[in-house]
Amino acid sequence: MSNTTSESEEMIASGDCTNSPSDEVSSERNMVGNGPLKKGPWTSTEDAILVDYVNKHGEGNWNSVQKHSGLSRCGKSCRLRWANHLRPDLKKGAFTPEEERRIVELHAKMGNKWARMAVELPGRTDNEIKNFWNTRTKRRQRAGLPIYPHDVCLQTLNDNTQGQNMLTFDTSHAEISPDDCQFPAVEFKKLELNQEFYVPNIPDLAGSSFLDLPGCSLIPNRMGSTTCNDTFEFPVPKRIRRLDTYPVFEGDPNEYFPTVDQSFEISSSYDQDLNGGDIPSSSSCLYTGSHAHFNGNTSSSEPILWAQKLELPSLQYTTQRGSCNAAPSSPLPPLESVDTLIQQSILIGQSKSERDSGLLDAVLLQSQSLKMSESNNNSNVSIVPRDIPTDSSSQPDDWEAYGDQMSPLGHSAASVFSEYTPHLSGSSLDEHHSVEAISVKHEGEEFGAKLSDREDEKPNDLDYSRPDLLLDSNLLGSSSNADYSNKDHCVVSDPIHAPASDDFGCDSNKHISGYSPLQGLHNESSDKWDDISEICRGPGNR
DNA sequence: AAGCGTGACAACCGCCATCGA
DNA sequence: GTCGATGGCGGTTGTCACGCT
Repeated sequence: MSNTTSESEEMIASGDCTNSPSDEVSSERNMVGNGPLKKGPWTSTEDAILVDYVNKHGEGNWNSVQKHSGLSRCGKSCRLRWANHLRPDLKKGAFTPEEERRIVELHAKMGNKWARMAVELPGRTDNEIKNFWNTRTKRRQRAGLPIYPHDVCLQTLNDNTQGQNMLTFDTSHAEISPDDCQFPAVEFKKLELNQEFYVPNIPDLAGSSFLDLPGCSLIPNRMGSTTCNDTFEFPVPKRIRRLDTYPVFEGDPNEYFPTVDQSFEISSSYDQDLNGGDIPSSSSCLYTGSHAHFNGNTSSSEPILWAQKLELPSLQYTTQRGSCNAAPSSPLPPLESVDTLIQQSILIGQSKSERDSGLLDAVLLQSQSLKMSESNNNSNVSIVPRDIPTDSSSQPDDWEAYGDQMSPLGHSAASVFSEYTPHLSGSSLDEHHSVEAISVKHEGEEFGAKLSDREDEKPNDLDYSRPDLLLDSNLLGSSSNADYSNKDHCVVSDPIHAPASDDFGCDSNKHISGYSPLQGLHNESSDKWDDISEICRGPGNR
């Protein structure tokens, strides 16, 4: 669309492109000349003037266009018009399927870095790509499809294994070989969790938060028949280390955290759907004990497509103790609620740049966000993860470096979610008590005392009951200092599962089926949890 | 035919980084 | 070191066309 026009143009009174509407006057008569700067659609006359100017003077010095050509447009407007419409090397027309796929791939890697993506797509502008992506995202959201097709996730993750900021997990620690893993398997190196499964986030992470992000699973996901054997090294965003404080769980963890047995019963209909079968009944497709079960929100105003469920982390769902098997009639909150919760979780405490991240980044950032939200809900208590400096400013470079374009994952952790989620009021967490099951403000002493003892020993100890923290720090190979790579290792077999077929007709033969991640973990891989416990012990206790 | 929803696109807005005086 | 100019970038909004009810 050339979008040139000859009428109803708006002018702005000064040379600033960002004048308020009150400064604007409508006057086609001032289309060119030295009058007030014009806004609105460009006319063919203006285009001709601009093209002529650029041909004579070249690009740049856009603010001089008005002076030299008499065009009543601000420099920024001229630059934009030239870059997006008048450049001779622009490719016109709709995106080809190849281009579309490339955009998806690039977005998975870069996040909302439209300009960088445009570089990869000659003849296309960042604006085009951005519009395409936004439209596509909206469309897929409406259709309940995942943003990232399964194979794109796979490719992205595989590509990222060649990238930088990679956290390598210990490949020598191979009780579970990739071949052994019909499910993506994470080996938590040297975890020692003395309490049995006081790992409240695992259900969340495995059940939805990570698994629901196509290609993003940090948790051993042994849900059955997926045949993904791909192994990748999980990239560790340095920014993940910019963590502040975290709540201490106080009291008897049994009061808060369901055991695995309780938490992960899942019916076989789960895989039916994931393998392309019927959408399961609401009761059958839930992790028993997941927050989705516990939220007590029995109103689901919209049909929950399974694909949507897969993309919507459940970590924010309210949990109510003792209702592990409850509420088949109300499996999920309305999508809006879920979106809201997700968004808030992501946005809490995040800077703008932090809200831009890539696919995998989303996973790690989500973990961070979860902690932050917990922290917000538990302002009276805190625990500082081991090895994570309390002074976030102590590592600005690393953090910012990761946020920089050099990250293989780029930005937009939140974009993965936010693309599905409207902006929200800040009420969601409070309303839904999203992670309270984890971060309940109980006054019990026992568990907290145990942790406190350790904290006395090591002020920066991780919260051992927090696997997400572990993932953020020790588990992901961080040390107390800047080198976050190549310390500890852990094999992460392909965490990917595709919730649904994608735009490109990908074969979804890797879809999840089977049973709960933790169920499998618990029943079949208890040794892996022994490893987890070792991580929990922390460096000083190994 | 009117109203509405949606997609596609263009343009604007605000923020930020860079550069030179 | 400060400040203004400039340009880049990402998010958002506005507009139009089209299809459906």
